[in-house]
Amino acid sequence: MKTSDSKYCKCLYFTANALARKIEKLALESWSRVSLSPSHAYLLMLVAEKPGIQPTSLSEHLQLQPSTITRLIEKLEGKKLLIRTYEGKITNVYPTPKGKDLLPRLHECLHEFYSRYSEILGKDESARLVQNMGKIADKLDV
Amino acid sequence: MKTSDSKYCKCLYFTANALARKIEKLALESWSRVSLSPSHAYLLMLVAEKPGIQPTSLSEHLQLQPSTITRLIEKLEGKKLLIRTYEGKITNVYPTPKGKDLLPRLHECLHEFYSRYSEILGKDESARLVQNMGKIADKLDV
DNA sequence: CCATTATAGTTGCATATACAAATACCGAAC
DNA sequence: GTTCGGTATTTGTATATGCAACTATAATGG
Repeated sequence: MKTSDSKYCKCLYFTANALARKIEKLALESWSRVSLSPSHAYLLMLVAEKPGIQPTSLSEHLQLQPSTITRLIEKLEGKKLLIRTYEGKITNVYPTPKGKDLLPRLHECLHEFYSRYSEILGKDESARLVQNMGKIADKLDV
Repeated sequence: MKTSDSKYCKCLYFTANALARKIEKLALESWSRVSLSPSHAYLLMLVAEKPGIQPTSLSEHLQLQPSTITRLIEKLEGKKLLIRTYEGKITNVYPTPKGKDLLPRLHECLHEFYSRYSEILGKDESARLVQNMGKIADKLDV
């Protein structure tokens, strides 16, 4: 059954979640080559780009709760892709050499993901959609 | 930080998830009065509307995996809001009297939810968004 | 009529995420 | 300088969800 055929398709909750899950699936496939979930991959890319970035900052960029960031970091630390250093109350997150080495492949995955959804949706339509959803998400901020 | 300020805000994965989480939050609040998550509430409303509906059908309407439907049903059964009957390999789901009694309040919650997001986003904009997201979700079906 | 295949549903297990509470540190005010 | 409110992070716990494997039933082809 198509999303738009559903009895409750006119409901924002329903539609937004169905869409997010489908996109998640696409993303999971794109990053499966590096054995990382999209969230982990994005976090790692952010850390590689801003070595020493703090969890709070990551939390803001990724719009995930601090506790979720901790869990993501723990897993990546377990895979030796990044490390934490602790100075007083603040924590800095750095990529390990192994993490840095993975970067090109992460960007390939990102590119593949972009390509896949652009192909399905069209470049313009997907760009519009992203922009539109971002705008809406901002409005929903309290 | 706003969703649209994020480094990866141009990424569909990221945007779709952030949006879905924010909407989820709004929905959770709207249905908190009946102590049900939005998913449970939608499932119950569907069952009340089509008594005897089968899990497979629910799975299609809600765009959730059959196993997830089983879990949702189990919980609602535990709350005595619906019951299952088994005939051979097929299962039928019916609302209990208690489940039926709850319907008006569920619809109130639904209405409240609509009102809240319409107020924030504007009636037209939210309607457009829902339609647009639904269309996109359909395209992403394999 | 049996063997195979397909369908409906459930169960076991894993994951991502959130919230609330706890911890640890910092800074400011008295 | 000590207490106290605020900030950064982690931990404990709960939830929704998915996938894969499993069971049970139905249907179909020989």
